[in-house]
Amino acid sequence: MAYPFQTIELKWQRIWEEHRTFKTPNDSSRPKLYVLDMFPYPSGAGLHVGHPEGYTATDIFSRARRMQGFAVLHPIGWDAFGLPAERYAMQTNVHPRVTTERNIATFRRQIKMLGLSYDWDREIDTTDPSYYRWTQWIFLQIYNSWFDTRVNKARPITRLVEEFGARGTADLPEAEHRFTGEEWKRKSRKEQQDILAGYRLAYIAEIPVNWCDALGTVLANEEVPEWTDKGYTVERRPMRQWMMRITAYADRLLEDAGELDWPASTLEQQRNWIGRSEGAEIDFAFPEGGQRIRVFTTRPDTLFGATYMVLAPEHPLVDALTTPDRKGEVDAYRSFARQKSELDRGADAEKTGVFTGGFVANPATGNPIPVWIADYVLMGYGTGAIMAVPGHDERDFEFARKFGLPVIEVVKGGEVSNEAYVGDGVGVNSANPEISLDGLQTVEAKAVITGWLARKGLGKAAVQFKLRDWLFSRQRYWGEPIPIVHLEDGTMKPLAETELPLLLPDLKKFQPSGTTESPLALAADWIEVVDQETGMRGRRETNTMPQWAGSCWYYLRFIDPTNENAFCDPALERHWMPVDLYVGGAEHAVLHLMYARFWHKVLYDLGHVSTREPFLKLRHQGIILGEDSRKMSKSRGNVVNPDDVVAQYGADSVRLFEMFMGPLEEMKPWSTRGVEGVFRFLNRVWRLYADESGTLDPAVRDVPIPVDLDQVYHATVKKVGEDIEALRFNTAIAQMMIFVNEVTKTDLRPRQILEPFLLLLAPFAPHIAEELWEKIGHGESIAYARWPSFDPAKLRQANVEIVLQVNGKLRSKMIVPADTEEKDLEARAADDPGVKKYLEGKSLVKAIVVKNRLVNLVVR
RNA sequence: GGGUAGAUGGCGAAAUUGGCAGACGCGUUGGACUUAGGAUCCAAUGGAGAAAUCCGUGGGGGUUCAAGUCCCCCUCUACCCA
Repeated sequence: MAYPFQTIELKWQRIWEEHRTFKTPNDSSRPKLYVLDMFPYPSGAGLHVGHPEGYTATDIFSRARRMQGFAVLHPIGWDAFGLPAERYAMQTNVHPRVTTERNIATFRRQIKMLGLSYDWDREIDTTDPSYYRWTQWIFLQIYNSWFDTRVNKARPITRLVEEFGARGTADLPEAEHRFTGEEWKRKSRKEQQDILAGYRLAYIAEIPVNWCDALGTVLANEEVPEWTDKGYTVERRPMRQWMMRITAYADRLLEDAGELDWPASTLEQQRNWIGRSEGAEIDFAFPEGGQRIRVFTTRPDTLFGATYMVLAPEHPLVDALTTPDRKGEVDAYRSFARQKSELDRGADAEKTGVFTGGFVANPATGNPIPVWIADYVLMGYGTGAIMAVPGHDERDFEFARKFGLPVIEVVKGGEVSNEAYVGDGVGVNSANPEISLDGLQTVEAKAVITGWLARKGLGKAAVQFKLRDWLFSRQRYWGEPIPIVHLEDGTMKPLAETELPLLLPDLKKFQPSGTTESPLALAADWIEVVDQETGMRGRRETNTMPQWAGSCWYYLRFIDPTNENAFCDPALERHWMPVDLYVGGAEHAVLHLMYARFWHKVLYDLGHVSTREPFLKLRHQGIILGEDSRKMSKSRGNVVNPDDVVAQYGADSVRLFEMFMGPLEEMKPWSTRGVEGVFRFLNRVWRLYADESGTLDPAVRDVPIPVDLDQVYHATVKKVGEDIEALRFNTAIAQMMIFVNEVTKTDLRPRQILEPFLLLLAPFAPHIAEELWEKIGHGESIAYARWPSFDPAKLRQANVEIVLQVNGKLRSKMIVPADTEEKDLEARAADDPGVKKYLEGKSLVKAIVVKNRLVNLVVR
């Protein structure tokens, strides 16, 4: 007979719920601990066995910490905006709200079924207006801020307006448009807004995006392959889009990563994503003068070898450069390039490009060099233009070869007639009447040429990031409306805080707008507004926010989920932040974690949060594969449904097995046999305490504990405690199994150790632990019972086994009292019959003795 | 192509950081109990060998009394980026 897990689990889940057992404590006398899971997107498919892995890990950690005296904040919620509900609405006309609520109900039921110790009073849903009101509020905070490079932080845009009014751009050396305070005041509202847009952290820009006409939306780069595989056409087209100036934070995102306890691979990925590189910006002038084209290069030392220039097909100066006879070809190439995704363009395919007919002057040599357009240069990268140095860049070399462009060697070290030499070396062929790089090492040459360019006003040292501003708008219905009104005079007006939340309108029919706008464009009543202040007519922004927005700050809302006056009370924020442990999938290593860090830093700069970083310690759970060791998928039919497993073996077994499979962060296959194994373990535990009728076995009472058993008990307390701390749940469970095996072997049931053993088990298998805890005579939940301590003295064994080696090979073993002295050990080893026969006729060269461990006799 | 993490029995995995390789679990085999066993309990279980013993942590070198662990080279796998 299996132990009655169904009854037990329902019973305790009900008790926890009724007693609000896991309500976050208010008292500040206990140390705080904020343990967070990446909240799920409640999909229609319900929970997947991959979800409980991370959730169980944080749950065990939280439960153990509560027992160890911490005040734990452990919440859960729903990241519920997203495309699937909207696509479903288009097919069925069922409102995404309805679908979302249904899916959330399923997820909630399944998560509760696993006995996870969340504080359900803090449940949040990103699609709830009382939540997205604050997402919109944060958007406005960002919109109304600019990044002041002088202090390296965000400041309110009103400060900038004041500064412009007083001094113009006098103190802003990097300003693109320069003006005095007086000139500023004379500018129209529209002119002023356009200038400010160049500073705001959220702004609209015309950028090339991946537009899918059939879907009626832009797609993120990483989403493109998914849809093109399904036969959709995605094209590059410039569109007006909301952007977030995350690039302003590139350096800080890089620097502050140093203080994070995160997986090295995740930090590395973020570093690569930011992609900081040092080099120079160099201006190449049109032959007639006037216009200049700016390039960025990490190899300014190769400037003398720049034999041609390549612009991205979308570069704004292409038209100005293109000669009439080349126009047809250039236009054709541009439309060809537009069909390719950015991913394809970056790929190592055959190089393509066309000559524009135009020339620019190489600033070092003064020689005119031809200007080409080619899709291997991306507009979003750097300046959208490169100086091509075929002698020392592989892609440029390939391109030059294909189109017969000249190759000049300017750095010694390779054979540039065969292939590009990209290494460092000594400069050659690099001199003009004013300057020479010949004979200089690369590092030195870079400095010299950069200095010369700067003096001549032709360039300057510059840092370039691969990171690009965040494309923030989506042409979707089911997302947070962007709280901005476009007025008839062409200016924009953000909603006032008091006007939030800006609710999504109800739509009669869910369908694409038929234009490049979101379905919101069809909500005529909602779109049209009249500005109270100016009387101007206006139109609401029809773009919505991306799914990332809601997850960028949810960890803050959990701290104070029902606050109607602030996104989070500042005192509570100071108390609970930062998140002490954050667990979630590695697939979010870059985007979610980078975006959330960015928003957090903006909020920090504006004084809304107290920590520089949101997530102190991060761990990823590994992917759970199907029983066939392949990725679980419906089409493979290897998906495991947690409902089925819980029904058959109970939640405690699911929890235990997910943790027992192997290290948390590793990828590992599901195994039904494995679940049975831990289920058997729980049954053995049950039988240790309960007799056939399910009542406490009378054998469980105070009896003398054999020394060996006591030693195992103390070792178990030690190991389980340490392993939970380090999130090594698999070995903690193994140790508990050892303990149970040892107790089972004897007929004794010493209450003095069986009782505290339940405390160790409780974080892992809380239902059975509660039930047995009650049987053993406790009226209170085990959830806050004190974590047991171990006695180091009892860990020591009286006798230890010593390994005896001769020349490093195991030859014998012996049992000696613990802490037998080295000399003694050596003597006894030499006397051991198993060792003796290997010593005969040999002379002892050396004896290695490790106390309590081994003796190795080296003989010859 | 670059980065990161890996590679240990039939399978999932352990190994106090240089000290008995394979803990714990699964599976398998044998036994006990049973009308029955897909329950439970006991025992065995890396490979070869009758045994002594030998071989064994992806492959090859090296350091060391001692290497899964440290160093060098190579192969393969997964994830991320191009």
